[in-house]
Amino acid sequence: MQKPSIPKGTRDFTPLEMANRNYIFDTIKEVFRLYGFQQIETPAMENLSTLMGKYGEEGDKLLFKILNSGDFLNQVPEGELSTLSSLQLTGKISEKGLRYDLTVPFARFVVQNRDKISFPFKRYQIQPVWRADRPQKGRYREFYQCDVDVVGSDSLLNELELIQIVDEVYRRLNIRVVLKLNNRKILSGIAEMIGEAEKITDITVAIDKLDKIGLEKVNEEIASKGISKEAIALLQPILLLSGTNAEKLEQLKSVLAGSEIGLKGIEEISTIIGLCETMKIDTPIELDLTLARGLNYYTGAIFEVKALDVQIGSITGGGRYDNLTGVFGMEGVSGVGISFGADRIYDVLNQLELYPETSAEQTRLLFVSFGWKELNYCLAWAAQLRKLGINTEVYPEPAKMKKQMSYADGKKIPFVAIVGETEMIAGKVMLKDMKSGQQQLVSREELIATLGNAE
RNA sequence: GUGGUCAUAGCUCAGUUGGUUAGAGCGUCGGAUUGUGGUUCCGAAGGUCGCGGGUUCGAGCCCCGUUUUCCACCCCA
Repeated sequence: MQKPSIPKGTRDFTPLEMANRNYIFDTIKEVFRLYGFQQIETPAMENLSTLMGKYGEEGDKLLFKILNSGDFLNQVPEGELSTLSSLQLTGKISEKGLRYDLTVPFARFVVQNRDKISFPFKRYQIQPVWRADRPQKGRYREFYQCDVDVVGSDSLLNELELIQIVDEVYRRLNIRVVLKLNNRKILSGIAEMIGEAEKITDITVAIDKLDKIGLEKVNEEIASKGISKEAIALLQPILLLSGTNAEKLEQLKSVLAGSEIGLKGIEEISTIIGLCETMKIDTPIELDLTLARGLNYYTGAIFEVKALDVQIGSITGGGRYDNLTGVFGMEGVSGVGISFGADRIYDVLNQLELYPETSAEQTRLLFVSFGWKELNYCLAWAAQLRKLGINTEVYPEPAKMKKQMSYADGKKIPFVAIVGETEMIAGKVMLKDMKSGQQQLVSREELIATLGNAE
């Protein structure tokens, strides 16, 4: 006999865990719909040509690739099996991969279905994604993302709407969060100002580490990328920005005075923060220049949400991408979106023990009986209760009472209807309240009334 | 990809300097109680000690390899 196991970084979910997870999904969905977003789904697997090159070199490595079916070696030229590099070989034996996120498949979806879509297109999508990462705290190889995106509108009101959604979702889930905000254009402006426009990626990656490794190490890292002393000196006031959002923006404005794109970024972020103030968003919003976000397709606003009371990576992130559909041949469509990490939210809720009593999915009544005749009698009663929307179970065999009662107890079923010959003759059932232990002989109407009232 | 760490019953874990037959709690099943659960009492089932090799008279324990767990880095939800 083999020991059962599941691949690393994946998980099973028990009924209790599913009830808790559904609470998250339902909350998020409800809020999405409140803003007029509509659900779509895309396949678990995409063609590798759709996925490759969209997430940078690292991302390509983290893609799960699917081996071609059939004789997958027949595309490999004779005798080249040992001479090809792994990368060249995967190109020959695999043409599909599991999706890495929901944004790129969505971009593909938009381009492919543009005839059925009217813009601006607001969609949400809740599906698992897969990454061949090393699993660790808050990191899985299979996890759910809950994406909301708007494409076909470059209005900053879309950014506002996403922030409102973040605000509402975390209010409902009772999680205290901070929303960090940045703008890729500001980062570009900074790179431009110090004359290192091409090194923007290196600079943002280094800046991102500021609170982890400190100013000195960040400067070292930037220097190691071949950036001049003068440029690093120019960077310092930016790394040392402080004060309120408004103060930071003022300081930035003078530093970036010479950069058109930088000023544009500042203007955008000011507008967004202004809108949030008007709409009285509760969630604290913090301008954070160290927020770079690895994905290279962002072009404008960048968001990230962190839980205040739990040490875990970001639980929501996103931003604006101006031309994601461009690679699929549809130019000039700007989009902005965010992604809620359901699994991390689940971990946060678990750690804070914030789950509400989830009774909606529970069985309310179990029929316990002594023989097949009684079981038949119960079936009719159960059918009627279910018609009335009462979650009802019939224990499927006339097992010992103790066994049937333990089943009800283990499943925390609040009411049990016991049926023996006496009850059948009387046309009633013995209804037992499992909490109080009290029981009485009741008619069908009385049973329905009791279960109805206890809702 | 790099570094560390863990692995013993279904679950959580004990297991002495390497020494006879590897233990406990919980859970499961049976009984006390043949029409009553959650409490109590009694009993039973359940183990290739992750896997492979090595050292030894002898390995759950020591060594090597491998896989897995968890964690950190990279990166990210």
